[in-house]
Amino acid sequence: MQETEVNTTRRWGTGRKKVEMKKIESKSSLIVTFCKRRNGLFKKASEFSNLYDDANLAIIVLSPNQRPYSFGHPDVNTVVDQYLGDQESSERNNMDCGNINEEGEACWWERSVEDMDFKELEKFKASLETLKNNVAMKVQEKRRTRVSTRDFMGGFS
Amino acid sequence: MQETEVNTTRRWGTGRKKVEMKKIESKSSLIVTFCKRRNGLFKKASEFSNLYDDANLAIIVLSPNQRPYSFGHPDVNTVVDQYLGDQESSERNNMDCGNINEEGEACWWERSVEDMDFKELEKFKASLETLKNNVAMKVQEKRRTRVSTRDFMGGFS
DNA sequence: CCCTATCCATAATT
DNA sequence: AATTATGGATAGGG
Repeated sequence: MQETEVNTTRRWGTGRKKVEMKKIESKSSLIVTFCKRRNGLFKKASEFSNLYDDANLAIIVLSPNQRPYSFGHPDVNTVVDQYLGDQESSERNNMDCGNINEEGEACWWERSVEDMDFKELEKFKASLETLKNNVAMKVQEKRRTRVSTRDFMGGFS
Repeated sequence: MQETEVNTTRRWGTGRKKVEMKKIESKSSLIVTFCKRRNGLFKKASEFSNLYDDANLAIIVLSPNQRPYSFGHPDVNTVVDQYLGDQESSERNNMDCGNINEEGEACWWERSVEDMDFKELEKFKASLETLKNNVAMKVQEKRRTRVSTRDFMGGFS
């Protein structure tokens, strides 16, 4: 994207001025762009959910004034519910999450993100994403096995 | 990931096709498309939340195989809780591992996922998500300041 | 099979 | 016109 907000995060001074020349500019124009981008995002989401029938998706945006805007297919609550999963009654969870700390990239935790260059950051991000998805999948699995089975193939344990 | 070698037979892509609204082409290409569009959507969302710090945002999507993917600012659970009515948010969100290399909240890295129960896994998932988003933002920062040097104005400054 | 990334070309958007 | 987002093909990892 273009830099709609050119100098938002740059600190050129020594610290005297500290910041704040950020989002103040023009409250009204900020709101306008906010609406535009929000609509753009929802539009994308709309196209996305049209990709395939089961493309459940939900977007929730809270405006700076805490006014909620949302888009969901089939609806927000359904998706949120699927995402959060059934959190009640967790009988002995002896979940085996596999090797979440796989060998390949284990040394990340000992480093500072500030010291990583672009490539490394990208890898780190990917790793985190994978990690999160692994956990998320476990949660989902757990939930699925507790609710009725939508008859997937591969009912391994 | 790089092209190992270019065979004599160059297969040129056909380029982006004309907006077809059809839903399922073939399972495999659907999956690829899903991945691409999801990245596009999340990227937009990232830019969005980058622009409006105080506009909380959450996106949840389920892949064709019901695998959950999400993006959240500051994190999904916070936004969902705000949306649903702020109920047990404090219970789910009492931990913030946002600062990757900080000492305070390193607790999770020292634990085994196998020892976590269902609720803890949920928390862990949220934390990872926050972490990932933070890193994602860093990546974007780097990306912006890295592609430079072409005579187009406005990049940063 | 499932998923991600990359190259090329082009549609879509700015 | 310039930039971005995306489709098709394809390589590679799991």
